Amino acid sequence: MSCLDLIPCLYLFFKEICLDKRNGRFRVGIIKGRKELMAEIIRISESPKHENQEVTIQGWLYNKRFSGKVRFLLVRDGSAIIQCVVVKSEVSEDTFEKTDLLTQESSLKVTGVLVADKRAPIGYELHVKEIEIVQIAQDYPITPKEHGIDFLMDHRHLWIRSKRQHAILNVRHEVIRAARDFFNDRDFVLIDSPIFTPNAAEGTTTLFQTDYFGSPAYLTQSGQLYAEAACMSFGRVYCFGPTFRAEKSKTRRHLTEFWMIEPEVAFFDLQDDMQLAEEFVSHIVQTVLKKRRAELETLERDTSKLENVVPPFPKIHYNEAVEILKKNGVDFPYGDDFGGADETVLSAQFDKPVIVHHYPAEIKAFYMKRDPDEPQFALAMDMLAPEGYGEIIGGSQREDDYDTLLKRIREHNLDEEAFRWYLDLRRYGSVPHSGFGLGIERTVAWITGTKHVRETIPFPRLMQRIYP
RNA sequence: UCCGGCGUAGCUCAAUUGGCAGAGCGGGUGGCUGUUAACCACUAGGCUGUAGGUUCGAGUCCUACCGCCGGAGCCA
Repeated sequence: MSCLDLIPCLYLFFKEICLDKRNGRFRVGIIKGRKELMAEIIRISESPKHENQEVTIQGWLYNKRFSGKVRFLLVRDGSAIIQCVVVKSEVSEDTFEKTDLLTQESSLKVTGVLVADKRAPIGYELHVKEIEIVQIAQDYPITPKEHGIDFLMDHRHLWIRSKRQHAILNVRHEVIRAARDFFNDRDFVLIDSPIFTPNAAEGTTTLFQTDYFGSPAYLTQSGQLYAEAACMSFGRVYCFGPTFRAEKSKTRRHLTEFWMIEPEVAFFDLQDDMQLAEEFVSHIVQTVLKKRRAELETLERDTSKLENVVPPFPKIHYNEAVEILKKNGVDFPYGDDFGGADETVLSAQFDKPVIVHHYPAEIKAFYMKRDPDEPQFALAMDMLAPEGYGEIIGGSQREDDYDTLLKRIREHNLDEEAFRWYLDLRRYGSVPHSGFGLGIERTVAWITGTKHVRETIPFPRLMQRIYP
């Protein structure tokens, strides 16, 4: 505990609330003044450390319930929600009347004594002595009742205050922190790739075009090619940033703007790449299980399905995957890529994420190296999350031979000149190297058990939505 | 882009065969000393997405358009 925490007196502005009888609305005015607050300001999550102490919490009214002369204020401060009990006989008339004025999401400061109580969800209640109203919220739109998805998305800026959304975004934060820690602890260097790119990298997906001082530029669809360049400088690198796809996809697995973390490692082959991927995903899941139990409970996630996400993951050849589909009665044309329904059938066979490798080279990107022993297959791998959450990782060993890569670029009718720098990487000390990209939103959707990825990013960008 | 579904109060939804447009929540007023989406009583609140059409009469049937939702393709 720092000395600053112990400074007992704080100067604060306080505000006076007046009821305007003519229009029935509350008027909030600031009165210049000082108020001595004897209690220490704490976060609600720190309650156990302050049992039976007088403290002040600062936050917003989540909900309130009345029972005559006893009133219950549910106050949230971002760290947790605590029930504040206001008993008429124990507070001033002024303080008790303030509970009448408080509406949902009004901002306030509450001072009282923290008392352990078995009935309380977090184990503690605040027995109120004093209330300071910061601002009265008028007609908060998201009421404690059901709402439709369109209404909630229109109010996404407020919806993120709700319990479930709050829990999902906390898990997202933990996923990102665990992902960064994983690479940082393994001596990877963070080298971010540019957002503006001069050309369509893979030539397959539809990109967002912008005007870059009179020339066309595109928002990146992947940081991988630049990560490959950085990899030849640092040995092991990762990039982490937003990526953009202009495809008119309308499914629960797609956003137009999403976040991807992409490691790239020199002297790694496909086997090394798959091993890194399974250790990486396992680390993320186990970290969330350890640090975000409360959130997973709020989300009613069946954590038993996450507990066994530890290496090794099942790894199957494309041919084996096709066999599994056939065995399950799926009429699958050999040589195609798997659709959403196919992925669900495949992942249902295993209780962990499954890695499918050696996809037909024709359906994969130009930069993927082909297996020398069976050249019809690319040294590619995808990781499919369990429970039908789809592909969370796509990766491969990269083509490291100059002539072969040039040939592929020409086969795919890509702009040779635009890839001059990329080809340079194969002219000056080319080495085998591999990497992959993990989609943050799909990973969070899987771990939290959220059906649609739009709830796993703070402000989703979808084909039909760019507000708020 | 294609296939399917839905647009009714601030929100979530009802409305029988085409026959007076309703409820819960939220808002307002009052009551209640342990509430857990509190409860009880009263109260205000409507261009039924838009434009046409059929009909004595349309929230309901028909046509077009707009918006949204779900799925497909593409992908992480």
